[in-house]
Order: sequence, then C-alpha cells, then structure tokens
Amino acid sequence: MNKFLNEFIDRGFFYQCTNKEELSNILDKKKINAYIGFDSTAPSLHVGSLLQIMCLRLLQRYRHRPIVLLGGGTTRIGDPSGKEKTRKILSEEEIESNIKNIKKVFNIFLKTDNPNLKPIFVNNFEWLGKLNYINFLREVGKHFTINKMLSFDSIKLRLEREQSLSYMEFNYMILQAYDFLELNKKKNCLLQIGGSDQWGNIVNGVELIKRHTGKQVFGLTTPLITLASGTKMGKTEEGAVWLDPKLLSAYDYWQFWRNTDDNDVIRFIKMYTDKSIDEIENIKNQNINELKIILANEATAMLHGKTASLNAEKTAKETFIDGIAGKDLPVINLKKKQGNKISILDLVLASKLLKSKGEVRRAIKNNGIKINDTIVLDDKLIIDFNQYDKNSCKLSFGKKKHVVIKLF
RNA sequence: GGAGGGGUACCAAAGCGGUCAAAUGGGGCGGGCUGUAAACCCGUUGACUUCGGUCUUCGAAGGUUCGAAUCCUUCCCCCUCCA
Repeated sequence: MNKFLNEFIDRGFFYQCTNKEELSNILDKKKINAYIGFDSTAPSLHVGSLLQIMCLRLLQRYRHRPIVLLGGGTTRIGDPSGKEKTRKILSEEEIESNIKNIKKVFNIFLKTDNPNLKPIFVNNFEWLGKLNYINFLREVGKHFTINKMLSFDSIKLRLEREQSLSYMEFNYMILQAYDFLELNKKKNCLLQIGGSDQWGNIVNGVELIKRHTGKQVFGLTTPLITLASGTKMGKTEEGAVWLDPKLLSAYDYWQFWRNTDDNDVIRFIKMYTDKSIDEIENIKNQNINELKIILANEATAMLHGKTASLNAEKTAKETFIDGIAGKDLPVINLKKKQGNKISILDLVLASKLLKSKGEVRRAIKNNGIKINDTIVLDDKLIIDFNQYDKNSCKLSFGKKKHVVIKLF
C-alpha cells in the first residue's frame, strides 16, 4: 500500500475509494494533483470542513499538489446532498467575498515555500459561467441517464420524502462531475477527495471522465465525523466553530478542543494534529487531560499560530486552575459612569454573556452568575466601584464562560 | 380532480371553549458529583417587570364568544387513500 494512502487510513481519514489498488499504484509512481471542493455559502469554513483541509495538508506533505476549488459556480446552484430543503441562494457579491475570505484559511493550512506544492486555487465559475447550454447537453449531458441520477441518495431521498427538488439542484451533480472533468483537462487532476456525502457526486465525475476522455481518475471519501456524543462535528452551544479569528477567537478555539469528549481525544489527535502516528502511539496512555491540552495546543497553533496558542493555554490555566482572570478572556469596555452603580442584570447583558434579563434572573437563581468568583445571590445587586479592582472585574456565567469588564 | 388526516415552543408530541405561556420526552442552559470528560442526580427552558402583574405566541387572515391553541369562514402548506 502506498505510504500516503496508508497514513490516510491510519489517521482515520478513509471511508471509500473508487479503486484503491490502482490509486495506490499511481501514487507510488508519481506525484499527482488532487482536488477538494468547498462550499462558499458562509464567510468562513468551520471545523466541519477541517478534516478535508487536513487531507490536503497530508497530501501536500507527501508532495502531491492540492487543488482547492472554491465553488463560485456551484454555490450559485446549491448541492442537494444531505439537505432537506433548497438552500437560500446567495448574491454574487456575497459569494465572491466569501471565497476571498475562505482562501485565507488555506493559505494558513497549506502554507509552503515550495512553489510546486503551493495550493492551486480554482473557481469553477470560470468555466461554469461560460457554459453553452446546447453544447453542454450534447457533450456532457449525454453521458448521464436520468434513471441513474434518480438512484443517487441525494436525489432519491428528496423524492421519497416528496420534498421539492428544483431542476436547478437536480443538475448539481452533473456540474460537479463536469468540474472534475475540467480540472482533469486543465490541471491534470487525477483525484477528488470529499466527505462521504459527496460520494455520488464524485463517482459521477470519475465516470464522466472515463467516458469522455477514456482516462482513469479516482475518488476518495472521508467519513462523516460525529462526536462520541453523537452530534455532528462543528457546532457547539454557541454556534459554529469557525476557522476565522474574526469569527472565533484563538482562546475559544482552544477551548473547543480542550472540551473534547474523552472518547474522541485520540481519534482527533490523529485527525487534527501533525503528530506522527508513532508519536501518538507513544503518548496515548498519558493522562487524558494532558492529551486534551496537546490536542488543543496543536490544533490552535496550526490555525492561529504558536503564540496565540500559548496565550490561550496560559489564559485557560489562569482561569481554570489559578482562578484569576487570564488576559485572553474577552474584554468588555464600559464607561466609568456606566459601570458604576449598574445593576447586575444590566452588567451581564452588557457583557453579552446572556441575552435577556429573564435569562440572567434564572441564571442567578441557579447560582450560575459569579462576579470575581463570588456567586451572585441577589438579582437586584448593584455593582459599584468597590467590586472593581483597578477598574476591572471578572464576570462569569457557568464554569466556562468568563468575561473581563474594564472601566475607562 | 375526489375522500380523509394533519400543521402547537429548538425538535418530537399532548391539549380540543376558561384552571394554557401551553402536559410529557429529547435537546439546550445552569447547579451538584468530577477531571473544563462521560454517566448520573437536581433546577431551568417566550419577553418585560416596581414581582402585583403586563405584553407577544399554538400555519395565515378574518369571525363567533364575557373568554379561543381549542368553535366557524377563507386561504396557504404537508401526509394517506382513490382517480
């Protein structure tokens, strides 16, 4: 088995492959170009896409070249895979701005000095935007039978539930198959990787290329990552775990990893850090909390940088072990006038820890609000300068959410 | 096109004239236990409140009534069966 594929499997990235033996042979013989397409419906990717990014990173480490397709064309259509409803269609400006922002993430994860390994960014709007409908039907459409298309899960499920599926969405898989064909022709791309929900779309591409050009290309999918608790990766109480410092701070990102379920830790270290499989074997019996910190440090350093990761760790230690306010905690600035003689209700609201006075009252009733680590018992409490030390105080909701209030 | 069934809070699902801001379960949040874990136990889960209440909510819009999630009318959407 090819070394890259081997590690791909060992790290838990592998789910399905169109022709594993042959792919392994090719990867042994030469360096290839491989692509993954990413949705551009949001201004940033979240950890749900991180596995795919790690695939490209691994690929690059084995000196294959990653192609990142940011679907300006297909995002305009919307993939029906795994979706119950037609998703809302974004404006062109939104999509372009999303693409621009998402690129930054790849430039972090796939950074390299070797010009031959730099990620190739492509936007499928380049070719999809120019398609001639008649030519497209004649050249590409003829290779697809409706019979078969109807049998794909993405389509079948929608129809079975009698949920409407527009003709536009119905065409999605053809467009994605066509993307692969274009990338094969233009960039000599031999492999498409994607989540397991992309299997149908990927296989279509492989077959289209076979029929159209006679060439053999490959598809490889990754498993859907669920947490030990059964929920989908990427969402927390607070919403998506974004891969963008503007949307989620390094500290919060660190905390996300630090709070990993015991049963997921080793699996995630394999998937989301650069530690070698051997190294992981050696450390895997360490104290579970140490491992969580390793995971958090590695993952955070990879995205936010070493310094940010160390700061996050330090703040976490100060906050959870020493019980003081670490400097990476979110800071809320209040005017002196505003922060003095403010009711606890308003103060918590100003901190954005909770959204309504009713919630704050309930939290207080449940001993969930602390000011400088002292439980607030009375929801009529008025905060004045005495509560501040050097014009700042720590406000907490629950054990994990802390904010520093600063007066100026 | 015809005949039935249904749309209730984040989700599932009860309620079918007042005692309904709406049972119950799941999820979420908080507390306890712990290890910033899991499991378990407890509390909480529309907004505002001077804690007396007030306001908005049961597919949409109207209507009946002192009073509607509950009854009537129209409309929209979904499901099952027949054509």
